[in-house]
Amino acid sequence: MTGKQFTSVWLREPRKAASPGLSREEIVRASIELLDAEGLAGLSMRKLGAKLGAGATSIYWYVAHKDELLELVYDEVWGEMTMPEDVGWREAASVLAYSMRQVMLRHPWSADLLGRLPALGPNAMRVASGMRRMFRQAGFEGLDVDYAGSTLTAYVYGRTLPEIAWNTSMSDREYDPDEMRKMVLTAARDYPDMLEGLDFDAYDDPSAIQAVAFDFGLVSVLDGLERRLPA
Amino acid sequence: MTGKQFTSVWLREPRKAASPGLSREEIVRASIELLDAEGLAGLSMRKLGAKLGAGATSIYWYVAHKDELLELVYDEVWGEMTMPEDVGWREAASVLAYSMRQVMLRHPWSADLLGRLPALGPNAMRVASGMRRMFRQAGFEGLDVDYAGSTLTAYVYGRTLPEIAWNTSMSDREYDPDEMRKMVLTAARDYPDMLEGLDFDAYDDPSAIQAVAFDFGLVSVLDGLERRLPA
DNA sequence: GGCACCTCTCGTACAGTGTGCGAGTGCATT
DNA sequence: AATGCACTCGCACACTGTACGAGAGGTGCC
Repeated sequence: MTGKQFTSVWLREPRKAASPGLSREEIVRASIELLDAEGLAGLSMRKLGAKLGAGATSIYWYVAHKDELLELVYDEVWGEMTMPEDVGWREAASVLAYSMRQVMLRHPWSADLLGRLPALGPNAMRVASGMRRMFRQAGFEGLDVDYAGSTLTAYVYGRTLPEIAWNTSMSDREYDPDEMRKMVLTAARDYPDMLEGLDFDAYDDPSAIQAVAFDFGLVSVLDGLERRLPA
Repeated sequence: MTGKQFTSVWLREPRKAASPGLSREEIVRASIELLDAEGLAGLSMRKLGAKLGAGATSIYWYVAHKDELLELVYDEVWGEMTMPEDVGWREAASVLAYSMRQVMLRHPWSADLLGRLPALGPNAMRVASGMRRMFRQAGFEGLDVDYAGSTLTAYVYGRTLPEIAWNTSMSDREYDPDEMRKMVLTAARDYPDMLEGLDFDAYDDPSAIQAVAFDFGLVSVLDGLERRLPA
């Protein structure tokens, strides 16, 4: 996971291809199934090999190390994102942001990859490239095109990541709003500012609140970007 | 790392205290030294024990598992952040955002913790509480106070996290702007939109560009939040 | 003094991890 | 028939977090 030096699967030629047994596609597909079912910690080379009816180390013929495999599945995640064309930039940016969030929530393990691995795969490039086109069409110029793009994705990462962490930490225990309220009160007991104006009803439907919070921030970010447009 | 059920060091009473040998403080201090020197992957209970002149498993008297230890060091990170008082909210928010970024860059391993672990420690509470006060003083009301806060931190996380990932992946090889330009050209060869208006000089001083990008987004986010204020 | 108890340390062991190495298999080409 | 390539995989290594239980040292009570 922690990179030793800068390389990427996407910067070197893949194996010759035309193999009878395993294949990258098959390996990636099985990995994603395992990841969706058991999370990032549940993906081990041995388990993956077993799922494929192969030895663990056979995978290393197709992939240099686990990190490369993760880069491959990572790009599949990008492949699920919607980058709309032929609509106004605000609309396009909104749709993209919502779709990023949906994809991340659908594949919680992707939160551990997003922003950590180099995003140089074809799907990531498609999205990044569409986003650049979108912001250029909006009127941004020069480096601002990239600044705007990274501002948008930064917000979506940063907002969705804790949401996912929270979901996963909750998923194995049934959620009890009352217990939660009690917990918050305990944690905040010495911090009056944390309680002032706190809406306790919010804990009844946390995912609804999360959605509203996401939208609030997204609108703010888009408004802020709009102000940066050259007159 | 992946939580089984929702608990936190901060929600249970610590050990009685008054111990002759080790102590939580000492353990946390040594952990941070190890983390700063070798990163998250470099922190193992055995290494930590060795550094403390103790057995690896002795640590488990003070801490239930490694995750609890991480929660403790995590809160120390929050302790390094500056939450200014008695200044206008925009100024306060800027200072806080910059200080979050600085702290993260100073402790790159914190990027793997931020947003993943529950932030219920005293230092995290101090910052969160100050931030709520700040946004309430700015004029936000009700849930908007929290929405504004999480928008700001989301941006800072999301922006700084990839920056850190990039730094760490670069740190072990000397950075060569020319090689980098070549790499980008290779990765983007089939995506004309990625090259259009690309500023190749940017690769000469990447950290300067990162700082400018951070500021661009921060100003945008603050502008956007300002527009959400009730008239 | 003797005994019980509590606090704290730590060696050992277990079940797992990623992956380097080298032997082995089967097919295609010469 | 022989050579070589594409591919598989068992084994081994060094490492991880941590459960368990034995033991050490101190304190308080009878």
